[in-house]
Amino acid sequence: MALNKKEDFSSKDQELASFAKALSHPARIAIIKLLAQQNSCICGEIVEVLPLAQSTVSQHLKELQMAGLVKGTIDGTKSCYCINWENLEKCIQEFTGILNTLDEQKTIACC
Amino acid sequence: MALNKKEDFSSKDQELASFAKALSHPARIAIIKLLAQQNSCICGEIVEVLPLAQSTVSQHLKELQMAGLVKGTIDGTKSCYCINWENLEKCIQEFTGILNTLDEQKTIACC
DNA sequence: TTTATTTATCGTATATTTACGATATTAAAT
DNA sequence: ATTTAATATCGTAAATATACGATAAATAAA
Repeated sequence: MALNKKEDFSSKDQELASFAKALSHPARIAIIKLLAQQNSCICGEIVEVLPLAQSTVSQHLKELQMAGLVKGTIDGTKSCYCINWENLEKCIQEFTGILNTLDEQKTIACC
Repeated sequence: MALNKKEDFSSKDQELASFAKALSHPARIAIIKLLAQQNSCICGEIVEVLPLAQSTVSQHLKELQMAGLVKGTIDGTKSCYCINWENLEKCIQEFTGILNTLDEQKTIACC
């Protein structure tokens, strides 16, 4: 069991779910906020701030990167992560888009 | 291992992550869309539309309900699920809020 | 060249999620 | 009273996610 049925849904729904999934852990929310608030890229500083081991933070960063919400560049021994604004904006638009259009139909709800 | 570290993050971040998690599966995105688009509450019709077994759909509905995005009422042998607009709006606001304020800081990104 | 620093990856343990069939429950229909 | 219908829950299997320590890899500093 536990067959992968996700591909049976529309690619739009899959994409939305995938963005949501990237944001579905408080550590990743915190990382996104940190990267955006900082005036410069952050690397090992994230590890200092978060209550997680270095390897775990690295894992979360990789997930954000694979979801396309963050991009990383190597700078000497250090790694520099930044928000991928192009994709984050797409994410924002898709979410606000779907949620707002749903919100317009609010009056019809029955219970 | 696999200790639960989620509680070490701010309650705001936890709440956001929890909303995101509820939307992190395409089946639940599809259910939310269905419930909003339909002029009346849907119950077993969701099962007809989704490529999943009845028990699996029921499980997803329960998750949406526990996340507060959906509410259900019993109507005879049938169950009626509706969007919980109060909470969905809160969810919308939190997401657009955080994402838009992040977006305002876009110019400072370095890579 | 050796050592220290930084980060990614590997291996691994545990927890959670996803999915289904089978069954229980409840109300309607016969 | 029995049967049918609709849905929730239970049990369970498999997949994923979460977390860490240990280690590898690559550059910088000594």
